[in-house]
Parts: sequence; C-alpha cells; structure tokens
Amino acid sequence: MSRDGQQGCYHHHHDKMCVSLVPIFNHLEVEQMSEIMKVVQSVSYKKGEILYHAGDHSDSLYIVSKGKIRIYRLSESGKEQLVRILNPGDFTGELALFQEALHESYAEAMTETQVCMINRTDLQELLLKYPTISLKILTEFSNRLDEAEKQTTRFATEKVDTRIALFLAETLEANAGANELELPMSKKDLASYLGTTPETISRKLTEFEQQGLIKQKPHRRIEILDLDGLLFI
Amino acid sequence: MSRDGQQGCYHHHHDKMCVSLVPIFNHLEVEQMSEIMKVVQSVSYKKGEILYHAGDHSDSLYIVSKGKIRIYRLSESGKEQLVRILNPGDFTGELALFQEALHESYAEAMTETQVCMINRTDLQELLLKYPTISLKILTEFSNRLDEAEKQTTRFATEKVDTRIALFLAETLEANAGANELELPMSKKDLASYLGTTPETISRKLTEFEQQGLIKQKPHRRIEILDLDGLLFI
DNA sequence: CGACAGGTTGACCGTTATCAAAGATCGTGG
DNA sequence: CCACGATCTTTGATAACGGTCAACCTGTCG
Repeated sequence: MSRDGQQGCYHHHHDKMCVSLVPIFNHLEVEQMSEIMKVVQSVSYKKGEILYHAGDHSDSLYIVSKGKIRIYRLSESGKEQLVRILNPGDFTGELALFQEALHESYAEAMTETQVCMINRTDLQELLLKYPTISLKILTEFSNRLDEAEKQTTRFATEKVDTRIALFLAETLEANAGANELELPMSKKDLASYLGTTPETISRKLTEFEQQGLIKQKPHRRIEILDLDGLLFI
Repeated sequence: MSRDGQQGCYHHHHDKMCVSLVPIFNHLEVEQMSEIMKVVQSVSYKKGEILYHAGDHSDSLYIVSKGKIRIYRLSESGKEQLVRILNPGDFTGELALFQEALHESYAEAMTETQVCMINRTDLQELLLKYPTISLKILTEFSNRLDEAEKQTTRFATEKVDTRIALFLAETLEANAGANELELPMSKKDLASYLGTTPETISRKLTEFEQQGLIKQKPHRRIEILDLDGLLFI
C-alpha cells in the first residue's frame, strides 16, 4: 500500500471551525457539537500532497475547512479524469467509509489545505447516536448520486460542444444573476473533467466567441453574451 | 405533473417476501420486520407501465419484489440513456426521497413487475428508530456512487471498444467462473447504456469475434474465448 | 529574466455516428 | 400453432466530430 506524499501535518487541538462549517452537522445542538469536536482531528496538507490514493484503505471522513482538493480517478487504461474539486465545507472519503473497501479515487491538495478528519468507528457511533446526521448524509449522497448520473448521461448522449456549454451555464448559475464567470479550474483540468482535451476546449471556446455567444477575458474570466444561444447548440 | 401510464394495481395486503428480500432490511429482528410490514404496500405494474416520470414528486421508496425495471434519463438535448436495470431486491426512488425534490429519471416496468413501496414519512420514522438501516442504505449509496463515478470516468476516458469489453468482463464476473454470459438486455438498450449506437455494438462484437476473442451464440449468449485479450484492447 | 507549465493553432487521421436497406427475431392474435 | 407485423439487428457507405502530434505563444513564478 503506497503512502508516498501522504505526510499531512497533524494538529492535535480540535478545530471548532471546520465542524460548524459542514452542512451535515450544523443542525445539531451545542452539546452534540462539542461531542463531535472530541473525535475530530485537524490536519494540514501542502500544495500537491496526496490525502489518499486509489487502493488505500478508507478509514476517515475528510471535511475541508480551508483550501481546495482535486478528486480524480484513473481509468482501466490509465487515463486520468478529474471527478470534482472540493471547497471548504465539502467532504470526501465517504465512499468506502461505510464498509471495508478501498478508495477508488485520488485526493490531492491543490493549495495549502486544512481538513478535519473523523475516523470510521467514531463516525459510526455518532450516526447511531444521532440518527438525524444520517439523514443529512443520505440527503447529500442522493444529491451527489443524481449529479453523478446526470453527468454520466451527458457523457453518453451529448457531444463536447454541448458539455462545455452546459458547464458554462451551470458555472454562471452559481454566480446567481451575473453574466460573467470565472472558470474554477485550469483549462487542462476542465478538459479532464469534461472528458476531452485542452486543444478541443480551446477551439470550442474560440468558436463560441466567433459566434458571438461568449467573450473570453483574462484570468479565466468569460462573459456570457447569449446564454440561450449557448444552450441551443 | 404528468401521470399517464402510472396505473399500478395496489394490493392492500402486506407482502412479507419483498421486505425480507432487501439487503437493507435483512439484518433486522423479527419484531422490527413486522413493524416494517405495516408500512409497506405491494403494487403491481404491467409491462411498459411507468412507475415515475422525471418531474414527478418523489415520495416513496420502491423495492422490486418481482420483475425488471428500466431506469433511464433524458439528456438536455432529449436523448435517452439507460441508467440501470433493477432486479428483485434492488430499490429505487431514493434520490429525491430525503428531500423535497423531483425525480430526474424515468422508471418503466420491463415485464410484469411487483414492487413494495414505503412512503417518505414512514421511511424516515423507521430510519430514526432503527439507525442501523441508515447505515445499510449509506453503504448501498456509497457503492452506487462509486459505480456511477466509475462509469463517468469510463465515458470520459475510454473508447467504445473498451467500454464494451469492460461490460462483457463484468457481466461474466457476475456469473462467477463461467466462460459464457447472457446479455442482460437488448443490444439497443446496451447501446443506450454504453453511450453508443446499436450499429456500433453490432460491429464491435463482430470484430471481437473475428479476432477470436468471443463467440456469439443465439439468445444473447456470448462465449468469452480470451478474456485477457479482450481487456488489453 | 529565464524556465516551465499552460494555452493556442494547424494539419491530419482514426473512430464512431448517421442514414439507408435488408435480414432476423419476438410476441401476438387469428 | 402458425403467420404476420413490429421491433431489433446487421451490413454498407459516408461524413463529421474530435483526438493526436507538433510547433509556437503566453503568462506566471521563482
């Protein structure tokens, strides 16, 4: 089992911030919160460090309190795909957390990152003691499952054009109301996320621009000129 | 909200079989089981009937006790993708079950089908009362999430060749040990599931056969002659 | 200021979708 | 139980979509 790069720095004080950040806990009472604090551990990672590898045993839930984490997978033929990027408040490690299983993905700190960890046995005790937490996690899971299936359907049925356009539309939606967005990752990563190549991303965005649908600006910013046009491609 | 085709036949007796079938319940005591029976309702659907549409409110968990159910999605551009097929013991309806949300997929009975339903409020009460059920469902969800992400990664990184080969390999694996498998669906559906066309499936299987990797037989049966060769495409 | 990763552009070609038509299979009703 | 129609499947010809390789450009950071 390879652990190279996994050299996170453990802080043995209990970080209140990260717990209260997380949607799955923030409905709880103060006393319950402090019980959770007791089993939470704060860990820091430097840019590029790996939190876990595919093949590692999963034994903790990781909750991001600061920084960004890249979650990616390697396909059977060895190609990398970016699955998602975690921001503060997001969590990961859950996939194999409820059973004896191995991670199937990789988690890498994209910047200086701080996470809160809860190990499996502690988490399971919490879940049995406070069943409402399970309901929260179930809700989160069902959302993510829906997202994952929606994404799969897009790959199965839409061409690159449309996948890029939908990505732009959804990124814009997150900035409620604005007509300009900032790509949340490099075009290289975006290509990996959308199952295409940086060259194609570059070309398609140029096409969109020539059709008057968008305007590319410095610093990964893109102004959407014709959202409807973009979505009817 | 369209409900055409949703004309399932309700049986008001409580079907013991379907509950004990389900992995998420089968660890419980007899008394707990009988408590679950009380809130379960058995419903039958004829071939082609729709259990729910995308856009319907989700308010029940559906557990298959007899038959087969096709779960499919429509993409933004209106193309259909087969997401999975449910067999007895599988469940669905969970995606929007833990929140006020709408179904994003369609569920259609492929044959004469019987399902057990538990409505949202009853299920939530059960989960709060017996937290171990939540853990079971969480385990199931995390598996399915892993599957969905693996599938997405395949679409993003592998070509049709490989996706078909991997599908054959996994279907074979399900028949532990055998060197012959039966496709669990029509090639048309398989194409939809794998994000390709029936024509391409047909051609690729012929190629595999010409390369001596497989042998196609009647009744959707395929003999795998060279599994390793298939996986190194 | 230089190096290096990221990004762009062009030329080319492989893969796979599409359209069309013929052939096989399945389920149904006579 | 057979015949018919509907649907699924196969095969061929064609073209578009997008990946790959190579070269060059750009910006960012030590």
